[in-house]
Amino acid sequence: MSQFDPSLATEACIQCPIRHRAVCASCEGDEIDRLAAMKSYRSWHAGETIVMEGAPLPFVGSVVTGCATLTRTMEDGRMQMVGLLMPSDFVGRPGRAAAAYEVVAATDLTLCLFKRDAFERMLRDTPHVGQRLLEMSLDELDAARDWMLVLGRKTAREKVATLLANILRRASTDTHPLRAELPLTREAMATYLGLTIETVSRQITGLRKAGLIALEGRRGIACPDLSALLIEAGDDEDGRLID
Amino acid sequence: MSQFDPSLATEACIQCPIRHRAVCASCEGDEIDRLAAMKSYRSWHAGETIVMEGAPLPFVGSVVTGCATLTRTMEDGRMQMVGLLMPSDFVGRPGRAAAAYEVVAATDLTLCLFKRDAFERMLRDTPHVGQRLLEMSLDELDAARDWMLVLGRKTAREKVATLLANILRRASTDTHPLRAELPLTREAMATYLGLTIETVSRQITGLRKAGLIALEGRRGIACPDLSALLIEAGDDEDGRLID
DNA sequence: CGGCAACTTGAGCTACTTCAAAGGACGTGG
DNA sequence: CCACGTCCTTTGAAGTAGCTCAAGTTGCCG
Repeated sequence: MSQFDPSLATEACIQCPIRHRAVCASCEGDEIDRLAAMKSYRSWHAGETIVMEGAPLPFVGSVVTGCATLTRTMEDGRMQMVGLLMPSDFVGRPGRAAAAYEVVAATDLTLCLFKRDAFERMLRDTPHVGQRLLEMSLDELDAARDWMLVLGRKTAREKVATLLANILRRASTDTHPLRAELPLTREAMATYLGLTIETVSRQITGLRKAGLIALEGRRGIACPDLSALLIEAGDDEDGRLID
Repeated sequence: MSQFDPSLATEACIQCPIRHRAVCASCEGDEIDRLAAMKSYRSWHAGETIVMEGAPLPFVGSVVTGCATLTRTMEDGRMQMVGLLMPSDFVGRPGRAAAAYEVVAATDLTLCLFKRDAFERMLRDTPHVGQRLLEMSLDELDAARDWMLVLGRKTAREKVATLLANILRRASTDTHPLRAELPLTREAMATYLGLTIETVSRQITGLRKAGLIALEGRRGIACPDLSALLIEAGDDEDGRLID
């Protein structure tokens, strides 16, 4: 995972890799200057917990590089991942002092942080941050609902194929065959898919034996034919695009 | 289900039952007048489809009375409900011309509608509608994520208990024992819970035989002890309240 | 090269589904 | 007001996908 050098982005965020996709995307001039003045960067190593479920969260922010997971845990220890945060995704909730979910760095991770109260003031004063955040929240809501279909109705094989296809789609830059480094362990995948680790492993093996994917070391994955994998996932050929 | 008489609410929304919870909640003076001038009411009977998945949706709006469901369907017919809309909940997405989900009236239903383009102009011009919509969307996102835990990790019995407890909590006005009319058929419950209709039926029977609920006719349900039902649901005593 | 965590594989079990049929609530028309 | 038909719901019996428990195996770091 390529680490991000904060010094590159300090000058009004010019060099920032998520400048045009994150919550700051539609800010210009005064607005971006104000955000730049109040931001700070912080990094975590893979596996580190960023906040525990229910713990106070005095900041909000954006994923700059790396990947984080949101999980909820039941009293008896059963866990469900409820979100997978990739670069440009937003962390935290304005107006709420405590984290609703445990946030863990799945890979090495850098966040661009804002103090919550300062960010909330920004939301009140300027329109663009709030508008962008609304747009992003609605996208997250759609993604969460799409995932409800995966959890509620798909078979184990379809679930695993869905996840791998999503990761391949997001990670790839038009290389053939499609390749990616999985940001998740088998355990994290199981937590995301509502399965056990053994079932995830068996399904990955099954997909490999069917020639739908190839494994490269422990974390590498390649896919010779993404549309074949998507069919295995029970999706329409190439997902649906609504707008 | 008590029908709503639109004439009661036409005067600047004074009589509107969702005036202080819906997307208009934080509007006053000019803003509420402007919304009132552009609103219109429309009703559907239980079972009627409001929009099909992917169909154009030229309006957005709020549930005034009744209950609607959001569902996604796979090509082979498997369905998953992804949202249950109750009074004050918002329907539609600004900035999107097509419905991402099928919307169906679960009970007789009245919506307070705004043309999408006019509503989007309102979002741009005035801060309060957007701020309220952001707040509501974040609540919906939390609810969707909570439901992911239900779908991914709970047993059939826990799922059914969770749903019934939610309905009882929302529908009740501090009567003991707690009573409610189920707004959903067994089939709709199964679609919501990621189960089959038979499993839902068996679990309801099981809860009844355990004395956790009592059935009254086909749709009526009573609960002598909500906290016992919540324990059956695998939840903390009374759900979690974060703020 | 040794040690450890992550992953895979196997065998048996169980919760939920599937398929099938019977039982009730509710509305309609006689 | 009762008979009838329909749809929703319940119940039963058998099948199976995914879980649990228990060993192995592999990649990777020091």
